[in-house]
This record gives sequence, C-alpha cells and structure tokens, in this order.
Amino acid sequence: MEHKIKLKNTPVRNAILKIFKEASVPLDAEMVFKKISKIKDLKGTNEATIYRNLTTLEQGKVLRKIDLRKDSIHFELADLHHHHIVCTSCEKVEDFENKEIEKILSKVTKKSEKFTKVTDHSLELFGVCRECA
Amino acid sequence: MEHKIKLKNTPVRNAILKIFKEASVPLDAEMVFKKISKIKDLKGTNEATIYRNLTTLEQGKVLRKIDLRKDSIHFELADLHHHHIVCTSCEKVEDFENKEIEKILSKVTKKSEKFTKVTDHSLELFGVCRECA
DNA sequence: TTGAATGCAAATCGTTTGCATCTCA
DNA sequence: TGAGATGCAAACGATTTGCATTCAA
Repeated sequence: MEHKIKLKNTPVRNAILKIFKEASVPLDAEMVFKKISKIKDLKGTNEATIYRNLTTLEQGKVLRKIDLRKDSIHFELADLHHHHIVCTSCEKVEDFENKEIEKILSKVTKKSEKFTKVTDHSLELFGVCRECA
Repeated sequence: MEHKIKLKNTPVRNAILKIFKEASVPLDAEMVFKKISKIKDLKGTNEATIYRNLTTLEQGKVLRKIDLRKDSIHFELADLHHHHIVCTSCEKVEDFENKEIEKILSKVTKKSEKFTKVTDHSLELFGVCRECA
C-alpha cells in the first residue's frame, strides 16, 4: 500500500486505494462511498471523508480525474494511463490503450505557443454500446 | 442563422448561437449569461433560459460539451472539432487540430468489442502556460 | 392554435467547509 | 505533541424543474 506522497496511512484511505486497484472502471465519490460502506470496520465512514480523500489523492497525483459526461466526477489510478469508450446511454465503459496517440500528443505538445509544459491529458470516446444500440 | 434542428427561432437562442460563433474559446453557462446580459434587448434574460438553451442545443448536436476540469461545463460549436490545451492555473485555453489523431481514433473505434459506433470524442491536454509557469 | 420558450422561484444534488474531536507519526 | 484525518451539519454553487405566461410558426 505504497503512497507516493506523504499522507497519513489511515484505514479509510487504504481502503479507498484498494478499491481503486481492484476497480476495472473509473469510480465516482458515491461509488467509492458505497463500497466503503460495505466494509465491516468502515461502515460508518462519512461521505465528506470520501470526497476529501479523493481530492487529496488527486492532488498527490495518486488519482486522476476523468470526465465521462455523467453527472459526477470520476477517478482512476493515475499510473494506469489508458483511455475510455463510454456509452452515452448506460454506464458501460471500455478501456483502450494506444501508443501512437501518446507519441503524436507529445509532438503536439512541443508545438504549443502558450504552454511550456503539458502534464496530463484526457481522451474519451463516446458512443453507444451493443446492448444499448 | 441556420439551425440543423427544428427549433424555434427565438432572440435568445439566436444570440447564443452568435456568441458561440464569435467565441474563440469554450464557454460555460455563466459566460454566455453575462454576454447575453450585455445585449440591449436581452438584458433581462433569465439564467435558467441559458441553461435550457445550452441543453437543447447540445441535444440537437449544435453544441458539444467540453470538460476543462474547471467548476462548470463548457460548450463549443459541434462542427468545429478541435482539441484544447488548458492551463490548470488560469483560464487560458489554446486550440489545436491534428488529423493524425483523428485517423488513429477511427481505427481504435473499429477494434472495440462492446461498441458498435463511436459518435464523438474529447481530447484535452492539461498543463501550465508560460505566464503561469 | 399550440407546442415550444421564457421568467421566476424553489428545489436538487454533487461537493465543500467550519468546527470540534480524534488519530497517526 | 502536532499536523493531518474524520464526523457532523450547514453551506455552496452549478444546474434543474414546476408552473404560469408569452411567443413563434
């Protein structure tokens, strides 16, 4: 349960990290809250604590924010950098990786006039999955 | 002032479209609201009307939602499909286009297992601009 | 005429925050 | 011990919605 940042090693925070490591899709605060609430020793955890942890972990570059064009902000582990195809009519999310895109992006980045460094990017595809089609 | 969808041709809606056509950056509801409020004949326009129009225009594929990792949802004209480099510490946004990426994306799309069609995508880069660096 | 658009105010809902208390390091 | 973490409740702010009214087609 290694942290990249100097943060206290609390039960809730560890559980949140574990949840993200086991998750196959990006999670929002409510989803994390529900999962935490199912853990025997953490049942009483307050939702504000979840929000604070997500914020802290994102600032510490452990998590990354993702916009799936849903109502809430989603997060995933920052070190697993893949992209997503999101169904606009259900909750389905498919991951994909593509090295070519990363290469092109770094070229684009260098061409920028106003920016000296680009630290992160988001790439999401939106469509309709087989089931919803 | 051609609409792609059959919507009523109201003063507020036309003004909103004009604002987007003249905008060089994505706009959120509040920005549109402020611009509308400066127009003599539309000064009294209610903010809820702006929200409703943005929603309607997005559903009608006239506008596209964009997430700039700011507090609010931004929009831009759907037919101008470029991407953005966003400063995480100020409001600066730089546009860029890249045909290669589009090509790769259409390949990726075809490989998808769960999705039959991908209709849209978002690609935003995040970094720090010269001024903020 | 009539369905869509608007104004207004209240409601929603995801998220944040102040403050007292507790816990890890 | 002291900074960070948590609980709780209240606050916030962006966005939505119900309802009566107005307007475009």
